[in-house]
Amino acid sequence: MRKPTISIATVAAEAGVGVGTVSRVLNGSDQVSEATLKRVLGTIERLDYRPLRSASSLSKGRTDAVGILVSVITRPSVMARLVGVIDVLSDAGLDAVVFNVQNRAQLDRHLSSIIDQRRVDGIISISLRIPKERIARIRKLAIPLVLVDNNLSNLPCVYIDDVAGGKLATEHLLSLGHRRIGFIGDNARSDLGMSASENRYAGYLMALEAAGIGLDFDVVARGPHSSEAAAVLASALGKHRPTAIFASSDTLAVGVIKAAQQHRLKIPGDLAVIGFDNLEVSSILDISTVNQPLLESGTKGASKMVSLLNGEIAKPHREELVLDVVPRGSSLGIQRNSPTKLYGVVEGPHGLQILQGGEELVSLKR
Amino acid sequence: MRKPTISIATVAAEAGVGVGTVSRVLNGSDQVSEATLKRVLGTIERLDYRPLRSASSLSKGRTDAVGILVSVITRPSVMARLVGVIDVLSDAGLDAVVFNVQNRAQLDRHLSSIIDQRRVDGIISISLRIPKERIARIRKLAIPLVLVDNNLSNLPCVYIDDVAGGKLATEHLLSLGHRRIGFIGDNARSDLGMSASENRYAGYLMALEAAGIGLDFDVVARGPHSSEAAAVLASALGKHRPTAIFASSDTLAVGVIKAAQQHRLKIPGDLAVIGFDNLEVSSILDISTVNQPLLESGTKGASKMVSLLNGEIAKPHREELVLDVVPRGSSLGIQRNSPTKLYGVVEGPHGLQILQGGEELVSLKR
DNA sequence: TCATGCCATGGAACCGGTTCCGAATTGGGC
DNA sequence: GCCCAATTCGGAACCGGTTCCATGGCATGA
Repeated sequence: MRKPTISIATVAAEAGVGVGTVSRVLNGSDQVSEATLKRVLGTIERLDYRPLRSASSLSKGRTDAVGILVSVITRPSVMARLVGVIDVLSDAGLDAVVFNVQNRAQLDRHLSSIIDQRRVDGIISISLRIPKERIARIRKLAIPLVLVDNNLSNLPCVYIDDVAGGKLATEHLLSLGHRRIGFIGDNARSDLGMSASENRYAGYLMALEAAGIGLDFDVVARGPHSSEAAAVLASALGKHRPTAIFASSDTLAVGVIKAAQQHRLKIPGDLAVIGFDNLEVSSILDISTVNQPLLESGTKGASKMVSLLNGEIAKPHREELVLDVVPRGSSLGIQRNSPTKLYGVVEGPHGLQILQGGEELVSLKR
Repeated sequence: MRKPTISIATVAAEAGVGVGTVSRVLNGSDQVSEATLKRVLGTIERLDYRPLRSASSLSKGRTDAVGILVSVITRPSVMARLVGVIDVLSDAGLDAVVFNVQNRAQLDRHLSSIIDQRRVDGIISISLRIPKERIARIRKLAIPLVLVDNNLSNLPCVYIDDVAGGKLATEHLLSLGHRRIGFIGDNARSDLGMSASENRYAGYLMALEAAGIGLDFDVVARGPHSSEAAAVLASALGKHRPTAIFASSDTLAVGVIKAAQQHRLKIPGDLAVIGFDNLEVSSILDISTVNQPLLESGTKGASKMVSLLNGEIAKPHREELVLDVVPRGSSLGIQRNSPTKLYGVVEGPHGLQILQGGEELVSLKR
């Protein structure tokens, strides 16, 4: 056994009340008279007593914690969703227990430990496909499960239509007159079920077909999810050079542009590029992209979880977020959103001042 | 009270043994005979019994979870450290409970809830300064605390010497013959104690002084931690243009380069740039930088925590990680590390194949 | 005056593992 | 055959909140 701490019994004895009364005070029950409330609170304060989480968990049968399954956290898109999830959970007083999943075996291990030991009250999966048999077990145990950036019938989820997104991106290039459009995406083989890139590819194919353009495998390439790999792939396309490329993620688009610059190609004159996700980097490098609400997918997913845990039924169990094309210099060639436009520069009393939305952003002394 | 589940008592009764024996089996005690071991394991299997985490926590007095305090997770540098921490904890069978801190009040709230309710066995703080009075309380309660990217005497921590780093970066520019060197960094006011940028500035000053160059406030500017803000700051430096700029983070360096391009300045001919952190983006954009082991700071910090929780004393309680300059095109002007150099391109039987370290990376069908 | 009902309260039982003490069994040495 | 030590095992007590039932006090209404 372990060393006892100051417990609710200590407080009860000290305050001359029963343990039930102390518990009621702690849980804000209105079944306590003003006088005893004051007395108990005083004693709690004096003894510097705090209820122990694990004891409460045991008797209440819940942990007030939510497990978050996530893979390759380092991807900016995944990151943004994760931040959204954590912030909402935190506001709801729930602990965010993060599990970083790198492969299928790890996913299984984490899932079984989470589920069986009831470490958490609910599970949020970000961009990961949960194996069917696991879902069955989770359902049997009545553990709430919410999918973010994934779409499975019968489960609450927040997702986008990647196929439609791929179509949007390709149509944008088509509308600019391009006929020979390349595609660069992620390797298809992923045992974690991250299928966004392949779905966007499907949309690309649909858009081409709708425009009456035959598929040319020479301008299609897949590789690891990194700018470097994308640069190599783009360079390899050189011989059969397309006039435009749709990269299934902004990260890949960056590589494509880098490769184009090395080959002294003008963008978008010689090669137009559009990415996907609207990451910060695409705004910095002025890359056209398809915007998807990343942070929002996290916050909405976590909100659903909170509703489920509170016993309220999250009304729209399944929610599709909207996509829209963000045309920028890499396809249009016009410099829009020049950073300086967002700011005002003022000659102030103490030196140069830079304002953003009326608020002083920076002041250059002297 | 809540609905009972299959408990250790159920298993004991079913297997015809005492609860103590079942507990011993679960915890791998060697005080159990082969025969009973088999029988109990069989019963556990048959009943599909799993021990409940919260019950175990209560009686053992530990949670097997570690709290991670982190701010502005979205910064790539913070992210990398976080991933390192999570992975090591996960391997050690510890839950990673992440708290995203956005301001001082939130830090206090999280700290008091974590500490007082004993939700976790230990606390890892990433790049955050923990208020003195909190540290005192944490110490009194004997809760292990490890600092990552922070340096406080008497506490286990993993850190770098930001002052030395700032000096390194500045000396690199000096060694290339630059005499008028600008600095662009983060706003000083941060109630969360993130002081890396200011320390790097101190190193910058020291290097200049050592080179006998007087300080010129006209080439020093601070702003929010974003590329956009850095671009504005760099543009504002136009009138008194330096020949080189040290940006206290690669994120800011990106903005500086962006601004230089808009002003039609050649890099590094008209303006040399060096950043800090060696983020992925700096490699992509060929930006010189100061490398610091980000992921490693997380893994080392988490390892210290694991040692502390296991009762082993983490030998080097305090560990300084090494920094080194990574010279790239933005200061040298030579294209090094061209992405294609990392790969080999081969005409294979099924089409073009791209190799990395002998392993097939990509294959272009047809 | 007495029955009725409401409210505040005390505290036993309980949630499900862990630990430790004592008992039972085994085995070896003489 | 007997004694002592080692091994294995059962189960009570315990960790610290929560919950529910029983109780006592007080006010209200007949």
